[in-house]
Order: sequence, then C-alpha cells, then structure tokens
Amino acid sequence: MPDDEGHPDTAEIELGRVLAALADPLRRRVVRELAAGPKDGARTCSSFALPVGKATVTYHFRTLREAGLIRQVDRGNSRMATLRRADIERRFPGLLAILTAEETDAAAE
Amino acid sequence: MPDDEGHPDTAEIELGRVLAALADPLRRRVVRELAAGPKDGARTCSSFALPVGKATVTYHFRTLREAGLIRQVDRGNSRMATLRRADIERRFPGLLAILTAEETDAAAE
DNA sequence: GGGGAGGTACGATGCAAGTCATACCTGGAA
DNA sequence: TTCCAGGTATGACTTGCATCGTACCTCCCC
Repeated sequence: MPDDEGHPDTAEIELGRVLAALADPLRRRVVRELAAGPKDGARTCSSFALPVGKATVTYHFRTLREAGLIRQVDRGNSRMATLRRADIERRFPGLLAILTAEETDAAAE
Repeated sequence: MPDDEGHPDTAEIELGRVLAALADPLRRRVVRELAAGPKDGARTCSSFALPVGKATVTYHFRTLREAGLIRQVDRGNSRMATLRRADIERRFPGLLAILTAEETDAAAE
C-alpha cells in the first residue's frame, strides 16, 4: 500500500469520524500519549504496548489514520505514527487540550 | 422515575461517555440546536423532529442525559430538555464551540 | 370522564465495532 | 541466507448500538 493511503486532507476531516475514533479508550490513549510527547514525535505502533493482539492494534491505528488524527509513514521495517497536531487544531481548536486533560486512571490500562 | 434520575454530577461526567454520545449525528444535532438556542432554553424532545420513531428518540435523549450533556425535567405532560452548558464548559472547555461550528450539511437531516 | 398527545419500558432485530487466530509479507540482523 | 520482529489482510465471532413495534402510563383538554 502506498504511503499516504487513507490519510484524509485537512479539510476532509469529519467531526463525526473524529469523535467516533476518540470514543474508544485505547485510541484515546494513543492520541493522548502522542500529544504528550514532543511535537512531531514519531513512534511505532508497538511502542504503545496496548493490551490487545497485533491485528487489533493495526485496526485501531487504521481507524485513527482514516479519521485524520494520525499520520503513518513507512520507515524501513516498521511504520511510524505521528499526531496531526496542526490539522486537528485548525479544524477543532481545543480538542487536543481536552484529550490531554483526561485523567489516565481507569481508562485503558 | 424521579426527576434527577440518570443525571451524573458535574465531576462524574466522563469524557469517553461524552464522546460516544456525540459520535451519533442525531445526538450531535440535538446538542447543536440546544447550544444555538437561548441560554437555558428548554425544549421538548419532540420539538426536534428527529427522523426516527418515538422509542428511538427516548433512547437518544437518555443517552445524552446519562452522558451528562443534557438535563431533563418533567413539566406536566411532557419533558423539557436543557443543555448543561456550564457543566460541559467547565469539564471540557471548548467542546461546545467545536460542536456548534460543525456544518449542518449532510449530518442527520 | 374519555381521548389523545407526549414519553417510557420492553423485547426483538439488523448491523457495525472490537477482538482474535491464522496466514502472509517485508526489512534488517545474525 | 536465514530468521525473526513488526505490520497487514482476511475470516470468524461476540458484543453492543440504533432502530422499531407494541404496550403502557400520565397529564391536559374537551
């Protein structure tokens, strides 16, 4: 698959899709960790240690990518994920702040 | 059922629940219309003319209520719904602005 | 005191979401 | 070159969500 497959343009990011993607605690945790990291910080899918199988991890990252929340680029063997900070902030100002403010207690340990 | 049944306290409003509630276009439309109306404006469930049956309308309003987004009070025959503006704004600043900014094109006509 | 409008409760149904096991592909490391 | 780690694709399964029909309750109004 080509690199930029399934990455919607900034203007095409739909609120419904974004909210549906963020309704899942695991996906919210990924976005939160990316947002807490350095700007444009790239991490591999497996570095999040989600408590689900490999196939499910792929599924969640695809959901985030198709919603327009993350960008995934092939880098040799693995695939790096970055948060589309500027795009999200432009379309939905304040959304990332709401996510990072969430307590990390019960949600998706 | 008592009046304040199923209304979570302000501090108990969970982000996951709120996002899940707002993932549905019909429920988002209800919140958007309430937010566009006057502050503390109360409307009956049926005044939204949602394109679904009565039972489904009840279901959606219960979902919004249990998520903490609206408050429902019995008023004689019918039941008035108000947006919990201040509570939402305190817990998730900017969220209502994001919702009201959504274009009302394809979503839930 | 009906009767009807506005809502809720309950059960059933169709479909999408989240999960996994398995098989497979691809680069780097040994 | 041979493996293995990291990801994807596919099919299957389970659970939950959105929906409806029907039955029921309760006020208001005539």
